Amino acid sequence: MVATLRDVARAAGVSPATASRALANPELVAPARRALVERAAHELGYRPNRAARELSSGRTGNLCLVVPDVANPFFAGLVKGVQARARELGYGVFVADADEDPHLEADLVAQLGAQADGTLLASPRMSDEDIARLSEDRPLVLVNRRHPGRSSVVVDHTDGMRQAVRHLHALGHRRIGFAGGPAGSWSDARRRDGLELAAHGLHRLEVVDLGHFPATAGGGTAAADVAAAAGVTAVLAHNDLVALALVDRLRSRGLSIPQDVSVVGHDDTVASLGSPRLTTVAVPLARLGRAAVDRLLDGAPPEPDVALPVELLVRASTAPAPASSGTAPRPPETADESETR
Amino acid sequence: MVATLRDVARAAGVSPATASRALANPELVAPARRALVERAAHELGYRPNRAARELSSGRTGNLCLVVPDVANPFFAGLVKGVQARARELGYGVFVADADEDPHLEADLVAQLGAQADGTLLASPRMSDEDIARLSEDRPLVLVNRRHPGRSSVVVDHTDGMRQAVRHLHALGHRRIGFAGGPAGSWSDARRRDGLELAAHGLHRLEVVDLGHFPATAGGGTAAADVAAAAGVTAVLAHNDLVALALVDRLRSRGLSIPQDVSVVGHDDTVASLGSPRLTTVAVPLARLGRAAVDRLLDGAPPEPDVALPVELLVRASTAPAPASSGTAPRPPETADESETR
DNA sequence: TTGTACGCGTTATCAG
DNA sequence: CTGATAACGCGTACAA
Repeated sequence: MVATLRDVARAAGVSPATASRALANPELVAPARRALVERAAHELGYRPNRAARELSSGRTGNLCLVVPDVANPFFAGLVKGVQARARELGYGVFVADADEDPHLEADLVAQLGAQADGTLLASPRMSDEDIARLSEDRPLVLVNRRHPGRSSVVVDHTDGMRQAVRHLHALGHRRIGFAGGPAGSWSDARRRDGLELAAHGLHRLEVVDLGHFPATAGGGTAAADVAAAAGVTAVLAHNDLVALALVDRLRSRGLSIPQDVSVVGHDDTVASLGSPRLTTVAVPLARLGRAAVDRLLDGAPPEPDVALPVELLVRASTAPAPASSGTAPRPPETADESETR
Repeated sequence: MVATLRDVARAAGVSPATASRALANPELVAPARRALVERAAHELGYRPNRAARELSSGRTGNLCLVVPDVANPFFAGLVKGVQARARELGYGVFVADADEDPHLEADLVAQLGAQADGTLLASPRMSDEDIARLSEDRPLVLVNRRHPGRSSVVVDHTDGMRQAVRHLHALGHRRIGFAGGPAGSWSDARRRDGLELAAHGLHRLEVVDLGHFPATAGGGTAAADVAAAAGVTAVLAHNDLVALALVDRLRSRGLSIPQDVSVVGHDDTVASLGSPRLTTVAVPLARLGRAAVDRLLDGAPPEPDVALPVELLVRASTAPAPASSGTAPRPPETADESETR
């Protein structure tokens, strides 16, 4: 049998209450007795019983993280960050994989969330209405999506698109394709906003919407064919997986990357795995996860949201636009901030 | 305030004890009263309090899964399988990332394991002694590694190597390099066993040990240089990440894949992301995770272990051996089973 | 500053 | 088959 608080108290010659206080609020106990208790606890290998503590205090010491797909490197990276920060703070983490089913996500938040002090929800596609319907009795933080009245930690997608578009524009590209993510994806909508904004300020730049695609290799293959038909000289992909598949398909159609077409990935998850290495909009996944935990536990009001910066990593998959397709590269209209920084 | 069991009992006009039984062991309660209780519970939106249940019964309804790195696609796939099966069975899952630190792994097993009904440990590199030291007071199942006296769910690495080697031998390769995983990795040792066994039965086949490498892209780059120096016509890599980086490095040194060198990956996690697509030894990760959960909960004795089959997936990264480097391809000495099946 | 005593919500034991 | 009742281990008013 494991040692209980009563055992510690007995061994230290104090009451259970004092033992409890000595361990939880040391400043409330006389130094002499406190030392006695600490020593007894250590010697008996005392481990507080979480269930009893929860029953009595209402706090569980656990967090819950719900993601659409843990095998997706984006969410895997997020899990890692959440984990790391939670451990530092002494929290355990329930991880729930909703298998890309928004309905299941809501269930998981309700079920596992009930066993945790707070919930982190990464759900790019759950509707605003469904999010509003989620229980409000425990803290909830949205990851990489915003919702009125809810706390969230997001990434600056608008700026990411700005950086990417500027980079391509500086390389002489004037007709850029956007291979969007799934319809309904929050970050996809933000990126389109950013695209419009960025294109606005740049000279003779046209951004072609190639459509919505699944955020998978299959989506990239499909997007590649649309991109080829659209005659763009560069493509912005929803994520690195899509970008990699896009490169592959474009190549098998006889196009060279980056000589004929430049490709930009997103997230920097698997951007270095293919060849050429992908230029990509790097998302600080670990920081995102850590920030989400801190946001969840600091109890701050929903506004303002935490927004993290992204960073364009320029690698081999982007190059000057082919001369045949337009004017030669020319100095960018604005100060050039497009290189890795 | 949420409804408690007493509330349900009161609403149904029965004692708390009967209410508890009606919900947990319906067969012990008269149908009429059972219906009454069920109705009351439903109407009040009753949700049992897990902490109270645990305190009283000792069961938590949770499992714990400890992995070295959730961002590694191998473990991410495992998490997904575990998750899926656990949910089907009504269990929550604590996921702990040990950040590749075997010492931390032991801590996590102790800490989070205490809050779960059982623990799944995927630790390729923890020493046998440290595993033996892990607490035995709760069920523990090892994933993808064996240990005397402990239950485990593993994959048939020996057969995987056999399939891969036969395939390469059938293609005419006679000098094959093995880019091993980290020293101390359990599966790496099993694969070396398998390699020796497989090579033994094949004509004029030489397997060259290229050494131990980190299971990362960096490891692949380093392995490529050793492979080039060793003059092999084919390389077996520890996993797909390593294989992809290996392909990349070999190429940048002027070698063509698969014309000059064939490369075989392992796991089938990111094998389809690069080009050429990797021939790889596919590991059924989701099944592995599901089997581990079942093994953990079925309470069977440690022996015999559950062993899952692997399958060689032949894709574009393997081709007949270059003629210059030896004899022309010849019919395999044994029945050819090397193709995808 | 310390100790006593109760309650958290559930399960399990034991009479009836 | 049902109902009291006693734990389960801890936190915390409240009293001392």
